[in-house]
Amino acid sequence: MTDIPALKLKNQICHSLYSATNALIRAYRPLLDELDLTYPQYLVMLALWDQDKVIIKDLVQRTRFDAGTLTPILKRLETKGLVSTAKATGDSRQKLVLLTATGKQLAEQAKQTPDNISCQIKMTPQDAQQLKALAEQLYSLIQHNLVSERIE
Amino acid sequence: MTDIPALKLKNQICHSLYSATNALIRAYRPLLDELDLTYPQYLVMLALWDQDKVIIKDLVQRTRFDAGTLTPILKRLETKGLVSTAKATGDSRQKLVLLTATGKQLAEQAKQTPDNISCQIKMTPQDAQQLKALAEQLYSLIQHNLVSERIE
DNA sequence: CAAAATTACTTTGCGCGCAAAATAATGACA
DNA sequence: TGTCATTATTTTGCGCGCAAAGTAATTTTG
Repeated sequence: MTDIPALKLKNQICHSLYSATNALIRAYRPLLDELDLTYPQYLVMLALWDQDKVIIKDLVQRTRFDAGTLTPILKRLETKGLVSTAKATGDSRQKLVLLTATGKQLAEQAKQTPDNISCQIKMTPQDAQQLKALAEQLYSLIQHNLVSERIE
Repeated sequence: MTDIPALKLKNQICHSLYSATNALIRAYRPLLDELDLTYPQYLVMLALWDQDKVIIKDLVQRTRFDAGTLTPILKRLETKGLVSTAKATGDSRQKLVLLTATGKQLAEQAKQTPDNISCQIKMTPQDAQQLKALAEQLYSLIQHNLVSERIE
């Protein structure tokens, strides 16, 4: 129909990236089902296993999630008993997020998840690292853009 | 907290891919707002500009969207007057998706979108192509896996 | 020090993304 | 030919993703 190469779906990086990301989330699902976590919940737990007792703003930065997305995710993690919250001493607008004992224990069960995924998806470590590096580069370029636009 | 390198958020390809994809969608938003399209709607329109008068199954394959996702997207595109539908001659379970005149005209307005995006995001064409190739590879590996699992 | 601006977080609303179930038409096969 | 399985599409339900608006506490400023 349209013979404008720039508009061809097959030429769109965004479509490749979008479908690959969604496929990867689907691939994680059976593994995360065993942990009773969704994919975004898993990413938040990874951030908390790195470091907990942190304010939401910190989690927003590290997970790169929107604050409005994070609030309900944390609420669900709290309902599952993986996380608890407390008011920060000092600035009482801030809210501390803590792992419960159960939440900490879950790290043991989750330990094998990354290996299990990479066993299933037979991408070479080199390709995987390059993909990660290029995705990071894209993320940085876009973030940088947004920041510099905001300054103007 | 956890000192299992495999569980560190910074080591997760999935997190880089996930945040890069979401950032890219955000970068598209102001451009797509001018077309009154969401990002998934834009991908569907790209597929239809390639070829319309196609059954939904065909669109599912080409867009890589879930059928349950596609149905409401098509309904919204129809409400906007970009798309119409008709029963396929022969197999009357099938539904044909067609572009309206308005839908075809929108391609003209959309023509500049890919260039506008790549102007904003200053990734080299080489890096961009490599990112696309690796994302395609990842998608294929996962799809292949799912198919072979289903056969067992 | 009080008004104004900023910051941290939550809420609301809408559009996906997808598993699972429902609906309806077609094909297979005994 | 009638049952049974398969296929094409829609519906339902839940969890994001995020813009925009709301709330409450803190900081800035005149």
